[in-house]
Amino acid sequence: MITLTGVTDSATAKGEQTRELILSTALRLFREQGYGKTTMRAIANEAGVSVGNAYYYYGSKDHLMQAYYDLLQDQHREVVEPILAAEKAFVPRLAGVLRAWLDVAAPYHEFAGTFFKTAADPRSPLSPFSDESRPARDASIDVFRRVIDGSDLKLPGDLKSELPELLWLLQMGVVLFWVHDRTDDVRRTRALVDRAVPLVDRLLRLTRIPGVRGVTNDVVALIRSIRT
Amino acid sequence: MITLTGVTDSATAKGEQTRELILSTALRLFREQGYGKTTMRAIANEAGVSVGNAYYYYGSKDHLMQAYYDLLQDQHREVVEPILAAEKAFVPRLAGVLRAWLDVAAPYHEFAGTFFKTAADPRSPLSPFSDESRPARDASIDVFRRVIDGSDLKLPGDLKSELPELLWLLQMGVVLFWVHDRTDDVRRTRALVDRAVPLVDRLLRLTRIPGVRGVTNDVVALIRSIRT
DNA sequence: GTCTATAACACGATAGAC
DNA sequence: GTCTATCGTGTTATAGAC
Repeated sequence: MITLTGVTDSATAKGEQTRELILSTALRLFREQGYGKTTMRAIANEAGVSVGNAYYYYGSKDHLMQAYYDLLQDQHREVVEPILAAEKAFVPRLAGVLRAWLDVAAPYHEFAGTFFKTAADPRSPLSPFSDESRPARDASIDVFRRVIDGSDLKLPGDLKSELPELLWLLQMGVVLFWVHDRTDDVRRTRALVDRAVPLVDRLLRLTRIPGVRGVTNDVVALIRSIRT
Repeated sequence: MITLTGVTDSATAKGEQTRELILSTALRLFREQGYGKTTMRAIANEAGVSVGNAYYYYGSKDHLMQAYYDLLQDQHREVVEPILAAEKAFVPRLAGVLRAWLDVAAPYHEFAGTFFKTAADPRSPLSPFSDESRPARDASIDVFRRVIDGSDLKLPGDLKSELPELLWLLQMGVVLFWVHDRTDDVRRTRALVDRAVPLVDRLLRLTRIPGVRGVTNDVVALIRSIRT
């Protein structure tokens, strides 16, 4: 790696390499034996580093989990690009994005419950609602903003501006379902996505009906006031 | 305690006493220092029993949490009785039941996040979605069935039969919000309940509109197929 | 700044004696 | 049913090497 000073920053490069080695080793062991049965000693051992070194790069075992989650999101954003480029209709765009997440996360389905466990603690920085995960959350919400903005969906402006966050919540629900899904290739979750997305589309189009509009406005107002 | 054999079952009685002593001590320490900082050693010590004895009654620290949750539900069902007896309209019935939960759970708000944490692990028997907690879940859902059945709410039968479970899910959402709520006396959560309940009522009444009915049926069908 | 080696600590959980 | 002793593991500490 070349820095601005013109000196090869091999130390940093090597550090980055070690960091990735530790993470990939941890993820492999998590996959093979589950999160609970993988010890920090085993991770360090398998990666050929000392326990102290593992802690030098990742403050705790949970941080390895968090790093995996960040990785997952990066991969999701990549995989989603061709879908958003190709599809124009709202339904296939949303369904494609949700299915893509299932594909990317598939290898880790077995132990993903553990992530959910640590993530559900509101005081944990790993919570999807925490300040610390705001960047990751915002990036994720942004994907849904693009799903909407690049689509044929016509909606009143105030609902449209809240929708990305609502779709992110929908995905959290899908993830919750996915975590509990023990069917082959998470067939039930895929069925849920396939059926729920057209329904969401129809529900959104319902907001054009005059009698529905009023309630919709109040729902949007409530959501707004909640977020503060 | 007198058993069917006519013999005083002092052993069992004493055991039950120990069990309750351990639980109440644990809950007190949880309240005073939080879940994380309360050790099993401290619980045993404070209760005047050995660590091994504590584990004899509660298989893990998480099980103490589960026992608390069961206690909470029992209390909730009690507190809710007068509300269901007095109110006939759907909105105050539902709002009353949700507010009552906030009141009952208030002393434990500080560490309740930890419950959510254990609850989110799908493989844990403590998950609210697990088979093991089905009795507790069913009892909880039943409260919402009574909220509906004793009210003036008029709904198509298939939606009405799914509604208790949906309202239970609504409460899970409220709990999620509550866990993250740091305002005094969880003011924001109370505001959420006060505003959301009338909205739920209005949304339910919307299902009478012809154009809405079709989508509603599909939503109900989807929920049905999910539960299997 | 990156890394090793090793020991020690705290705590959840368990084994086995009584 | 209850105890004491012990284990396994996340995490930290120390003391240094390159």
